[in-house]
Amino acid sequence: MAGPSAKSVKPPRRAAPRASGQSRSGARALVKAAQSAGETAAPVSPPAGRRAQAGEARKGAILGAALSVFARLGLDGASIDAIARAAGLSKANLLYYYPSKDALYVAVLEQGLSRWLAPLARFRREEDPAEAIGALIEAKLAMSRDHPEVSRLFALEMLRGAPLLKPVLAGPLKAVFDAKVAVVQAWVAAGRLAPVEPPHLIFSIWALTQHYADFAVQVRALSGRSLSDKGFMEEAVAAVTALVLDGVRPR
Amino acid sequence: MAGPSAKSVKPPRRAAPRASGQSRSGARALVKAAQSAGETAAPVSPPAGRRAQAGEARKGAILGAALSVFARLGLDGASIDAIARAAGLSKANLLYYYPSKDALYVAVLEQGLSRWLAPLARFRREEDPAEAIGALIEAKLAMSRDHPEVSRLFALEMLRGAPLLKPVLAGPLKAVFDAKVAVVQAWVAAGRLAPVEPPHLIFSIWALTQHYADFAVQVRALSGRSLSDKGFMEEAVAAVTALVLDGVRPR
DNA sequence: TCAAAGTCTGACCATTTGGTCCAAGTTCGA
DNA sequence: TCGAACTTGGACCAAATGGTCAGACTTTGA
Repeated sequence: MAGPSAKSVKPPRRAAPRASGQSRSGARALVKAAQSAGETAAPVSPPAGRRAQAGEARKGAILGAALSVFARLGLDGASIDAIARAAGLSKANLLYYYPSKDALYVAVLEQGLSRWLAPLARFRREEDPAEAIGALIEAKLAMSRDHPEVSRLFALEMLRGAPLLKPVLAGPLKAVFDAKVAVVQAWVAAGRLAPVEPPHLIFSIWALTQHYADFAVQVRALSGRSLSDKGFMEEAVAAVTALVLDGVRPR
Repeated sequence: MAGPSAKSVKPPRRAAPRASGQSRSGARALVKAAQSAGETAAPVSPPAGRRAQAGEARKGAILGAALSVFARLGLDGASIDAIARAAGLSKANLLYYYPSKDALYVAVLEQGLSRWLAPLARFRREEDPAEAIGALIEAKLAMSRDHPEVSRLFALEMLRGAPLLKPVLAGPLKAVFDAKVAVVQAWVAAGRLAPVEPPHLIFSIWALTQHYADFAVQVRALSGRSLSDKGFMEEAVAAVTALVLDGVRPR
């Protein structure tokens, strides 16, 4: 870290195009993002002006670059400058859009949150358990294949002790989690599922699917393959689904 | 990063008590550590001299402090000074024992490697599959409870793309992995296990068990409990074992 | 007992880096 | 068309940090 104490909160001099994810109190913004994650996520009314549009695009590019850099180097390892270069603008210019590294980080986290939360949100009591679980596994595995950086970013944040995400975990995420626990509970009660501890089942599915993104290097080094190989993806879906549904003990 | 280009390789002026984990080419040292990981890990003949003993103790303390700091902040987030303070000595003094941050990081990784590798190494074809798997799960979960920092450090390293561990992954770890894949294969062929893709089974067990260490914050936030609660630990062992062996589909 | 070897510290240095500032464009609406 | 608002980048600043150095203090072994 460097520069004038990252803690000092000083209002920006000029009116920057403050968009969704920049509130200084990152936690609050994240909680809000998480809460609306289940919903269809209305695209925040895209402004019409040509200029505003370009600005929005620029911010998108920054966010994308930041995600990829943060996910690989972590908050500390990533430098604003590296992100700026990756996004194709100057450091000072990036700082015009996002007033600080932390703010950018929060924005990235915030953006990832909905994608990360979405699959579980689709869990419905009315569904067939096996199908619902299969769908969840496939969706999460697809996420691990298509947006591994999101998964990695969250893993990184967890490993740090989730200083920014903790309020989300304790609030909106716990709400979703509890709801889904209830769903699983109901399935078990109805005899539609073997007796399992619902929380552990959910943890297990997360662990199994995210592993392919977070430990992709290891998976690739040991098996020589990755989810981007179509065959391997199918194999993984099949293996995880079979494991969760039927286990490995022979009948 | 800072200071004179971390790349410049210059020999230390004085003879520092060079111990097991400091070779500049971290990769090589790590590979060696991994290879001897299966064995009983002979304690490298503890030197007798009172002085040498104290030195060894100091190094142990440094390694411990470094593990906990690195595991929480990552290589970039951790500062030598923070580690030194945690170990109870001055930065300059720490640098006397480990000539650079990277060297220290490698030493920590190296030390963790054997612990990380051990449980899988105990997999034997002659065992009963269910028992062997159960034992593996329990051992890994115990690791997640007793040494979560090791698991986290490795997770962090994987997320970075494993620049230092890649040779280990491709070499010694792959060797162990392949051997265990063969064991599982044999079990399946003998009908002692349902037909599974062995690599995915191993990945699954790792994922399931390490999750409780790497995502401990999340687990705690959502379930309110952690592996250090005896009851929760038992629950986790039971849940993961049941899942892997029998799945959740009702019979 | 005494010098050689080992251990430890505070001062110091150079680089990286988060962030600021200002002046020079650019775009937009009236 | 013109001024106000918005963008952009180069120079700059100060803190943090990895690492060095020379000298002081200890321990050890002959």
